[in-house]
Amino acid sequence: MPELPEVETIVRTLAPRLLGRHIHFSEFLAPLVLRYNRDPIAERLAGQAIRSIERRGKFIVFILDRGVMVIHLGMTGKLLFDSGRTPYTRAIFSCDGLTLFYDDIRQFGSIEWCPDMPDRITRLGAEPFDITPDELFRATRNRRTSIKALLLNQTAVRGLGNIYVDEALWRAGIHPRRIAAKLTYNRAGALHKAMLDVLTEAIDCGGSSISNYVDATGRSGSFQERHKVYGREGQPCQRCGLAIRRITVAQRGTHYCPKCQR
DNA sequence: ATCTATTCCTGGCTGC
DNA sequence: TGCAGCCAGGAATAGA
Repeated sequence: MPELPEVETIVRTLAPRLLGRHIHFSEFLAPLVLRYNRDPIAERLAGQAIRSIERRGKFIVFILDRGVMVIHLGMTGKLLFDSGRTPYTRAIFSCDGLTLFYDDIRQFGSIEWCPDMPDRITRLGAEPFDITPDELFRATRNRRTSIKALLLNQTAVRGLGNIYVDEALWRAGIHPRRIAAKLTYNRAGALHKAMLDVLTEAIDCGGSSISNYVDATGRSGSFQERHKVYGREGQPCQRCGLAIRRITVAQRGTHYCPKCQR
């Protein structure tokens, strides 16, 4: 389940190997991966140089000579160099002798080509590393939904998913069902710090390897070893010792400490 | 406008 | 042991 730290790690392994190369051939083996755009993507990509590769939230954006290619890895998407075709290979890119395979078991991921940056990218909220504590606080005003739902929906900040929302809320001592508009200025500041800390540490660890996540060179991450709540139902909270509880918030499995998070 | 519920998909797990 | 049935979840979409 690639979230911001995993996607950042993948982009960092992609960029040095692909920048300046040309996509001289691409092949799409599953129609579902192209569901968001009817453009003949293989034609559009043919011969184009990769000028830069950027992360926007959980999206990977390839800036090309003409237009952009936007990849979202969904739940189980992987980009792998020279891994060979598997039953789950959904797309293949040949780039001046280097082959990039896009594998995705559950097919929640997507690939599209667009002449300009598509709306679903430009509409996203701020990068966590760009937003200020004050801006985060203001983004919670008048929002009647839970803080967890707000962080998941990518409109205030982009890139957090189920794992890092749970981890950030634990660090900030905020209950996942707390109404966003009820956060005090100080609590929002604590959340801002917790979010940056957990993302920074996770990137340093190469992400969390759940569901066999690996980067483009096949390396696993190790941040799952440092999770405080995610996947730790029933285990003691490392701050107070009480058992971590699992509930449902915003239709998502949610892990928290009933004592530390009010 | 804002929020909630549903949908997509399939390997792996649970329980009978 | 075998198998039906359920579960996980990001984001688009429909509905309230």
